[in-house]
Amino acid sequence: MQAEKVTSLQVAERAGVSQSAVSRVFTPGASASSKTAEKVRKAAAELGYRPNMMARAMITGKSRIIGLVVAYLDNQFYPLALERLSNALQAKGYHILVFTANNARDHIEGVIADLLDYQVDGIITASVGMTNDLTARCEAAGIPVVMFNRSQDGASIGSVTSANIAGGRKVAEFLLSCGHQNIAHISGWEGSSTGRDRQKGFVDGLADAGKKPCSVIDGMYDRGTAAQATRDMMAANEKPDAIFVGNDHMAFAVVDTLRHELGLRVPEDVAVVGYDDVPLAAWPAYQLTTVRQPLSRMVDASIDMLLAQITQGEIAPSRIEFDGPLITRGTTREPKGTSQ
Amino acid sequence: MQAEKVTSLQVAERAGVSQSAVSRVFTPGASASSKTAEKVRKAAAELGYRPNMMARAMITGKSRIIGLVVAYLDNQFYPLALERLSNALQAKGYHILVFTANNARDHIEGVIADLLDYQVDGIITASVGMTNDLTARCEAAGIPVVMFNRSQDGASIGSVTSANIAGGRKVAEFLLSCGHQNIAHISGWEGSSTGRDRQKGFVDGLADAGKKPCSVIDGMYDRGTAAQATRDMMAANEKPDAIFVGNDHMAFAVVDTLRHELGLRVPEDVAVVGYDDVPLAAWPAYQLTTVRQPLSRMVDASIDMLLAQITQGEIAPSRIEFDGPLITRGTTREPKGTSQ
DNA sequence: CACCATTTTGCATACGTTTGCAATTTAACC
DNA sequence: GGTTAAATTGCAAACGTATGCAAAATGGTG
Repeated sequence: MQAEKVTSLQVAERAGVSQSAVSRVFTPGASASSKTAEKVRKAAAELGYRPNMMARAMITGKSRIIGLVVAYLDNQFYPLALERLSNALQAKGYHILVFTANNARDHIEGVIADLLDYQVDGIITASVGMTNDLTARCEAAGIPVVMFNRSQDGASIGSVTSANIAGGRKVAEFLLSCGHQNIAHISGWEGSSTGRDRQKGFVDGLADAGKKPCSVIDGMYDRGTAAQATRDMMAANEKPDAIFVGNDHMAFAVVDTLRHELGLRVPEDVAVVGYDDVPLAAWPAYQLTTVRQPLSRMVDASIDMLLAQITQGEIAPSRIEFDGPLITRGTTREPKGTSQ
Repeated sequence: MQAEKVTSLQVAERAGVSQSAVSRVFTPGASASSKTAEKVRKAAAELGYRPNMMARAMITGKSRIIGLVVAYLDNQFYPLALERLSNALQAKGYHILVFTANNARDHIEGVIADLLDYQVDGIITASVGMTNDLTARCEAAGIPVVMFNRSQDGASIGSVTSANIAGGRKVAEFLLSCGHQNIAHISGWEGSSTGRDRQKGFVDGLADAGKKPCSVIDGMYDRGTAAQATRDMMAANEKPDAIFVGNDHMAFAVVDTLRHELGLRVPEDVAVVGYDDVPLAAWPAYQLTTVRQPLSRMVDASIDMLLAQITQGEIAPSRIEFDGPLITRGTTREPKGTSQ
């Protein structure tokens, strides 16, 4: 019942060695003879000793904790990223301290303060808009930051994304190849690089064919907003026969609204394309055509980048993009030329 | 660029007071005159000082970190719980350190070791089977544990669940009232209390009406397993006309399999009931009838229980259950008597 | 055995805080 | 103003570990 703190000192005297010896046995890079190492390990096992991370963190300045700042977890993409990140980091002896930050400005301030208090070795942000001053503060504190699935224009800050511009373009080309005439876009939040880039690639892709989207509405990465956008689009004079949606999470809402509220057929009346390829997109209920974001590779790259900054010091943080394929499923029609 | 560590000592000399004074200003319960408090705050603000959590943790023995052990995040219920837990704890000055533990035994061992290393103040487990020896070790280390959405028979360990037995019974009574004759059950993992309890309540409920389930298969909380169970059931001699599934996550797979693979109508051919009421259950694509688990109340209760143990010391950990209503939606028929 | 190079070990200090204790200041009251 | 009680302050000792330095032990070689 009582918390019996067993320290390196107790282990030391039981093993008949100095406290330093115990420390060295439990420190990877240190030197200790196999004899003492064995004695120490034995004593430690008997007493149930484990080195205290807090004390270790204080002296080394490294907590082996990574702060993960995340806004919402209702989009399936992020919990899966979190799970993968945690697993991979855990394997390397790091752990994730979670900071939830609904994007309100002053709230973020408090999160940053907490982040610094905990002496995290590095920060990964996901689904959250890092403002410039915020990244500046982390930089001033010497804490490496990697933005996951988001990037930032001016700042010299690491980021890992998929090739969003190319992805948006792919969608445009595909929908054109299916023969669609009125193509609309419900974009990801335009305050996010991801949302902007996908939109840019998409609009550019249409422009290359001399066309432009019949309508563009910011869906704010929100189901309700996307559903309302769908209603508005289908109530307008020029109704779309295809909609590219900024991510899968919203795309599901769009499909739901089209099918169950407006009584339209997908893809016969309106085709829908998402972005992310979360598992739900492959479920029979949706069979959503979407651009796949290579989650595993994005996670691995994020961790590599962050850990490189942490351990190898000041490496110029880079901006990594992974190409993602378009996965065609049931919410779009066959391309015209390809129908065998 | 350089990590400028600013300590309480530096603040002290800039403010012209002792280091202890600085500490007291930043320690909630301590006494300091308003004059010095102001001087200290001013100096601290100018230097950008924030107390070092690690050092504080070492001396107080409290890290203000809660370890969250979680197995999988693909069931939407858990990410949402995580988000809620994190928000609520953050508001109280705690943070969540994530430990992912795929249920392999030796893997769990390592997780426990890590958990102790980090000096977490308390542990919340979710979606993971805590074995008895494991809880024993945490108890021996004096770390309070609360099991979220799971409980344990013998152990004196806190747990927060919904009233699973009552919930299972509700489903039985409801399906009977709809006139179903062959009712099957794809259970939650029978290694989990949650899975067992829901099954027990369900079977008991049927028994009260002199009936028994035509088939029971362990779905292991896994989509694939649940889908296969569905196929097996519908290929048997005695086919069910209603299936109670151990949680929503599997229920979606069951509905998908029935509709899109077996070409059956839900609920006309087979009715389906889930458990949890995750947001997806309410989406038009599924409209799943399910038993709601009151997430907010479960989260609040878990935190209250854990924090009570942490701050007020050794309070006998209790077992809390919240009643959850049956939410009837489109995957079940109207009850017989009630059809107006 | 003597000599040197190398490895291992212990000592002592430092990391940045909290907190008991005693000294000091402030407040309060007659 | 003097006396006493209360609040504030500084000093110094922890908390549990890592690590530079010098001493000691080890090993190899002539």
